[in-house]
Order: sequence, then structure tokens, then C-alpha cells
Amino acid sequence: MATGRTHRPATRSRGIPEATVARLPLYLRALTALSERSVPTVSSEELAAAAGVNSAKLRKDFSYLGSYGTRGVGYDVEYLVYQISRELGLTQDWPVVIVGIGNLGAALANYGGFASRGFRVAALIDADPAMAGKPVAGIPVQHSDDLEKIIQDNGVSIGVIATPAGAAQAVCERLVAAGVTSILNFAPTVLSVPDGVDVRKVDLSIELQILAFHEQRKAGEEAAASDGGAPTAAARSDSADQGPDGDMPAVMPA
Amino acid sequence: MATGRTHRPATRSRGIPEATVARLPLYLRALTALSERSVPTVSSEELAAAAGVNSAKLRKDFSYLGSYGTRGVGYDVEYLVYQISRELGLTQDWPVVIVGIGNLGAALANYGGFASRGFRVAALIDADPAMAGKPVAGIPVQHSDDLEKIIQDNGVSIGVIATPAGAAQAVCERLVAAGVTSILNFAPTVLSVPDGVDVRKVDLSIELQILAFHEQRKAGEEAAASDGGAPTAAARSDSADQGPDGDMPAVMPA
DNA sequence: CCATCTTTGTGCACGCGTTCACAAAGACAT
DNA sequence: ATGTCTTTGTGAACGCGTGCACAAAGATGG
Repeated sequence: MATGRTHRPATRSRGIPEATVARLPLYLRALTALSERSVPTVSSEELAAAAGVNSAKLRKDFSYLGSYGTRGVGYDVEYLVYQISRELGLTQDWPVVIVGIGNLGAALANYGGFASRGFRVAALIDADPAMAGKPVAGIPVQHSDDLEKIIQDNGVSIGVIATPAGAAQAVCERLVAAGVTSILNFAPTVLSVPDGVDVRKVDLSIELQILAFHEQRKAGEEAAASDGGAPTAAARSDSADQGPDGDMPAVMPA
Repeated sequence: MATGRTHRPATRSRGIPEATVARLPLYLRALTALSERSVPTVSSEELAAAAGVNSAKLRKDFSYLGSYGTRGVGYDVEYLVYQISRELGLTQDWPVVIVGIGNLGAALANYGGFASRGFRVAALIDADPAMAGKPVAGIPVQHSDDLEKIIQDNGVSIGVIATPAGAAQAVCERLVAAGVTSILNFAPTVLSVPDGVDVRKVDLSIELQILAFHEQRKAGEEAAASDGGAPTAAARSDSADQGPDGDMPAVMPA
């Protein structure tokens, strides 16, 4: 499992903080929109607003990449798009495979956001023989028997798991054995992988449960408030939970 | 009134840390599996392993809920399932609406994980008149003209947005105006909402970009390593990326 | 060339979250 | 009862991430 005790402090020396890395795609999206509108430069304030973050945070994030801004002016949009793309590794082509072509897998295959940014669906894989050959999103589904060969022939290093929970761990192991070192898991299971392999999870069920928690809390406070309400302090505001950032993903079964 | 000074600092007094809340669903899932296998009790060590976290972290998390364990024995599975469910607000029924019944919306509607835990799909809504009346996952799709009425009639407080990016903000505003206070956003956009409304996002594109970043770094380190020990700074190694935890979701366009 | 105004880049402080490490609590055997 | 062994619950230290606030950098105008 990750956490190989050993290594250092975590993200060290030349490394960019994880929290920053997670925000770079957000900045990139906002910058791309500006680019399409032919906006030449943008200030940290404007860009921060577009990305939904604090401007100080944005400036600090960019400072980890280098000094790409011009004081009194702002940042050059095109240049920044390029720098962030390069930092994220989007200047190269990343072939990905999607395993498990059910409702979700098909939705992912049809998702246009792949090609838009360096990602290319190299293959769709499913364990159901009946699916083999059937085209989904214009790509013929291949049987999982050929998983290893597909991974190797296409030099795939990123895999997306959209299978039922029960099959996820086994698929994960085959992917890793075949050479995949980054996995995006939509199955509602905790995957265990060897050191050096990255796993990120997306789980609808977990996200909903977190929302339910806050929803319940809001209902409780509301009840307590209507009870006599502290005029002044009533200014809850704070903890209006921001949700958006600072948390973790969830999983999504099939 | 209750809790005198009440909140403020953010997650205060009676509050459970956000990071802990985000892990409760994970524990609950592991506990449910144990429960189905009729396992009576479980130690923090075992449960932590099943949930993929550190045992000390798990114990601290549970300590925020109260002292539900027995020293020398562990935790009672059934009791813990109940306590966590209650804390997350899953003992009540949460009607949710899904807006945007494209590939993704349909996949979400078909997702069995809803009913399993207090969530019920109250309605499917789409802007395409051609979709109206067509059943998806056994539920007839309704036109977005009736959005407000649907929300109110069903007492919906949680909404899922699975529309294209362009429509997301407008849908979000209508949902909020109609009474929704928690939103799960799958559209690749930053939603702005008034205070008191929770938004969580799930974005495939962002997740992939984060993986690409780590993938690129791994490739770089590998190259540097095989190079024969770079004198100075070559000592990269560190950051064996943890990926799994501690980050943020991503968005997912349609 | 100097003054002014704008915006970046960052030092610093603070708070949350993680982890260690251990004392206290209880089960269980004798 | 008493002792031993297991496992919880938590005090304390530490590190990461956030946000403030400001000095430095550069643009712009006179």
C-alpha cells in the first residue's frame, strides 16, 4: 500500500504540493476559456475568481511553478496554459483503457473530455463475451482475456476501472501486472496496490453520504435556531461549508 | 441556547472534523461487509485494514463519535453500523433528483448504490422534450420546466447535476431557488452558490490530469535513476505519491 | 528620470489533520 | 482476587495547507 514508510517528508524538494497539483487542472480550465476568448493577460484576482479559489492561494500555487507573472500586469494566458499543461504532463499523449463497459463505462467512453486534453481512449475492455466487438462510442469493445496484450501493445499506463465492486481488485491486479501504474477507480471498493502505483477513486455513494451529513446538520441547526435564535451571533455564515475543495473523492459502483 | 456559544471556528464544539466525515462512509462500507458475514466484533486494526486507513486515525475518528469500543475486544459491528449511519443521517430517507439524463445521468440513475443507503431517486429531469416520459431505470424522465414543482412536491434537498458544463450554473441556481441545499456536481464547471449551500464535485478530467502529473513524474524519476545516479539533486526519490487519500474530487462533463 | 499606481511573490502565523506512543480499561485465565 | 494480556482512547508533537499582509517589481504617466 502506498505510504511506503520510507521516503521523505512527502512532497519534497523540487516537488509541487499535492494540494496545488489538484488545483492546476482547475486553473487550466479557466485559462483555456480565457484563451478561447483571446484574452491576453489575467490578474491573479480575476483568474482566482474564475477558478473559485482565493487569489493568494493561486499566486502561491503559481509560485511553485516559477515566476510567470508580471507585476502590475498579471499573467500571460497563453504562456500559463503552456506551462501548466507541461507541468501536468498534458503535452504528451496518454493512452488509457476503460475496463467495465456497463452504463458508467459507456458514459465515460462517450465523454468528450478525454481527447480534449492529452488523453486518448486506447481501448474498451469488458468481461462479457456478448459485448466483444460491439462498438461503444465508436470503439469496439474487447474481451478481458486480451487485457494484458492490449495494455502492452498500446503502452498504456493509465487505467480506468468501471466494473462492479466484486471484480475491481482482480482487474486492478491484472492491470498493474501488465504495466499500468495509475488507476482511476469508480468501483466502490478499496483497492490495494503495490508501492509506486497511484490510485484515485471516484465514489458517488460516498459523496452523497457526505452531503447527507451536512444536510442533517443544517436541519438540526435550523431547528435549534428557530428556537430562540441568537440575534447577533446568528451570523453563522462561517462554516457555510465550502465543500468544493479540501476533501476527498468518492467511489461509484456499477 | 443549546451549546451556548455555538459554532463558529468552523467545525467546532460538537462538530466532527471534515476529514473524519469523509471517511465515515468508508468505515460504514467495511462494517456493512462484516455485518453481512455475521462478524460480531472487529478491532481497530482489522477495520482499518479493510477501510484502507491507519488504525490510529480510525480510532481517533471514532473517538469523535463517542466511546463505542471495548478495550481488549474491539468494536461491536452492528452497533457501530448503527451509530455511523445515524451520524451520517442515513437513518432517514433522502429524496434526490438527477438533472441531465445523458449517458452519465442514465448511468447514475441505474446505479444501485442509491437505494442501498437512504437515498431514493425521486425524479429524473432533462431539458430535452424528446426525453420526457421516456423511462430510464424504470423512472420516467420529466421535463425541466417542472423542476421547481418536482423539488417542492418531493421535498428534495439534494440535487445531482449531470448536465453539460454550459447548463450547470443555470440548473444549479434553479435548484437552489427551489429549495435544494446540497448539490453533487458532475459538470466540469465551478458552481457558485449562496452561503449555506453545499457543493461537491466529481470530475473525471481533473482526476486524470492529476494521475498524468504523477505518471510523468514517475517517468522522469525512472529516467534519472537509470542515468547512473545524478550527482547532486538526483536524490529525488521522495514523494512516492500517496494519491489514494487526501485530495479532491474532479469533474465530469457530459 | 521620477512619482505613482498596480499586481505579483512570499514571509509569517495559525489551524487542521496525521501519527506516535502510552496509560487506562477491560477481558480472561489462574 | 490478582495478574497478564489485549486493545482502546488520547495527549502531544509535527507537518501541510491556508490566508494575511506587505515589500519588491514593474508598468505607466508626467
